[in-house]
Amino acid sequence: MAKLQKSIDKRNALIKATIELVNNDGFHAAPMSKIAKTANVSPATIYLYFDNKQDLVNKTYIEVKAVYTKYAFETYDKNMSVEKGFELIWKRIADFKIKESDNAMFLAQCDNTPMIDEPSRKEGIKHLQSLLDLWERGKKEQIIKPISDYLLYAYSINPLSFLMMVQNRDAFQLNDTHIQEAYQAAWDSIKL
Amino acid sequence: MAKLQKSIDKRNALIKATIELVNNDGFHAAPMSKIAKTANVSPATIYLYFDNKQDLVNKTYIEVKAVYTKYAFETYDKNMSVEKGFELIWKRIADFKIKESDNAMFLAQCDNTPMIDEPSRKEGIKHLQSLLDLWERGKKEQIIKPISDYLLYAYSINPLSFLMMVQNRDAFQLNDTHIQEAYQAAWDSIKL
DNA sequence: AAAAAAAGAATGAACGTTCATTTTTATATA
DNA sequence: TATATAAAAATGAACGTTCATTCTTTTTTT
Repeated sequence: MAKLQKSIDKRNALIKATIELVNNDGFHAAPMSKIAKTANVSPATIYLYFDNKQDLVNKTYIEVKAVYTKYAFETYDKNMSVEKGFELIWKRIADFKIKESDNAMFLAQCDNTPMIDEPSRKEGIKHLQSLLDLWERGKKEQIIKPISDYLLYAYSINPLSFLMMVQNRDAFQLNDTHIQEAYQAAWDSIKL
Repeated sequence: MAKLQKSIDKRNALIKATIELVNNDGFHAAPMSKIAKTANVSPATIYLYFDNKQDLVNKTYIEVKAVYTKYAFETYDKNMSVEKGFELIWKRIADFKIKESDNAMFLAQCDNTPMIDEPSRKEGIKHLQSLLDLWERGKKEQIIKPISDYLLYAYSINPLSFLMMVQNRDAFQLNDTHIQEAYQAAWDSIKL
């Protein structure tokens, strides 16, 4: 596959179509022909931009993950206090899951199925380094619990996935009070 | 599909094969022919027990969910204190995710993709009524926070999914200390 | 010997991917 | 600036394969 100068538009349309169709029907019901049609492109054109279906999905995943991370750390600054930094990042993540729910739903699906290959999965994790650094600092300053990063992640960040998923499937509507309560629960579970 | 008197064994083998293959490769890479072969059965035989592939997956989901719920509430008794009841249920769920990790992984995949149809999903949720009842009681007795059940679930039960998923993919090995820390974080996040 | 259960082979549809061709764009020449 | 030409980008149709499902026959059970 050669470098293409033109039509980043088409590539974007393909990524967008992939997210949309995988969200609606799942990987197994998102055929290349349908992805092409949704992106207003010939099936053959997909192969000018991606090696094959697996490659398309991998690259979509990595790209969405990058958008997610950028969004999450947008308002964060390394000089902030640990508590303030955590609050900002947490609330940005919540924001992302509400406002960019298509992207968030796609990530949730990728993170819970064998649909993405291991190298791409590893690539996607890298972006969270800033959060790990923050926790490291928090542990040093004895502000957050001296426990594994997995536990910290599980109890402070991951519940958001479930919360937002529920929002999409049920009548439960999230409002500012819910968000504040959820943030409080998150902080409570990791602070010393 | 008629009622079959015989060979519950074959049905079980099919359910087991479905779980195994979906776990390894995902729904999209678990063809009926492969499921049949894994279960040591002819492809045609599947259709004596299930209407079609969707039906097979739906019923597998409902069955695994039932096993999960039975396991979770095995040691629970309605006359226990709210705190003790919660601890028992929580630890049984953790136990299930460690000891029956195949079942747990399958459920995680089903709960995060459009692979299961909505009626079956609804069916699967019903089983958690006992937990909702416990929380109801906890709120009345002013022992746990007066917040939405979704939030309670997200912060106390759901993080376990992530934790166990990590265990399967990384070097991170769960031990009793982790479990105790995690339980404490769970209880901290919901108790008043 | 009849009925139920299971099997393997067969079927049409749908899939990912490639091929042969056309359309568009960029470059060179006058 | 206008025209010719080469390269790049994009296409629709076609390919071989694999899929879910069904059909016909065989085996097992009653």
